[in-house]
Amino acid sequence: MPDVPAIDPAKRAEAAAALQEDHTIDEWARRFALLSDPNRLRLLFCLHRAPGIAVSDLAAAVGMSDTSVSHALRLLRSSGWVSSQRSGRAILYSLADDTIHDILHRLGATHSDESG
Amino acid sequence: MPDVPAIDPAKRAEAAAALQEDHTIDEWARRFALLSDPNRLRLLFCLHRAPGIAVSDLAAAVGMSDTSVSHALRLLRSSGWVSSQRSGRAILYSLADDTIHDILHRLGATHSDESG
DNA sequence: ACCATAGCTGAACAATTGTTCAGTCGTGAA
DNA sequence: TTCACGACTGAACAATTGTTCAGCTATGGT
Repeated sequence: MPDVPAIDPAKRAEAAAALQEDHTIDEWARRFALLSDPNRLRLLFCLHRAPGIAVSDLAAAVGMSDTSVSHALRLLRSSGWVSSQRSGRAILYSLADDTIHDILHRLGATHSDESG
Repeated sequence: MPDVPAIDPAKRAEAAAALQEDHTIDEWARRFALLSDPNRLRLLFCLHRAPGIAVSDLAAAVGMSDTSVSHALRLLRSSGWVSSQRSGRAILYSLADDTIHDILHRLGATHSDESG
């Protein structure tokens, strides 16, 4: 593929070198994709701050239909981001991924005052 | 909308409180959307490590067509993430957003050894 | 057994998106 | 001016995705 002469061979080499961690990049792209939907991101924030919350309470908090929340949670569950646990008729969800927990924490701290 | 009785009123309130920073959440969702495409993320990594790189070199480095790179760069430019500058017939791109610079730096450090 | 509640599921649908194709603009060299 | 090259643009297309709708499962109460 590098048949075409490079405009700046050094830059091209540097750029290529930046992609050694290719698999990691794909992994992060998948993560970002899951974070890219506003409603889903809202759900994650809720799970971050109110772990062990029921689907219907989640739906009420973010203003989504319970069906939509259910679909979103299925996605998050299949990615291992959340865990579920029955409590009577309700099913309580919590954040189960440390990386995401950390990201949400940083994001939440962005607009607040913190000295670190 | 909160006509339906909450399963756990306290949790529901906590969840709702987590969404005070609503606009910030939308903003981040938009950011994450731009980071969610593997190829675009690769491009950003290249721009991060090899600023002032030409489109064709960028395309060669990530294995994309120059057209596709052009489209991606237009998106990033319209979001203010990259800046461009002519040099002869080539157009050199660089990362122009500090937040993204920081994110890419953290991501790049994830798999490497670092003591901080 | 019966019903109401809480949540799940699959199909259908509209909307968004990344890529390719074909053509265009601008720059540099002959 | 003419040509080649690097990059941009718009339309078309396929693929993905978030939501809604209708119906289902499972639990708890009567």
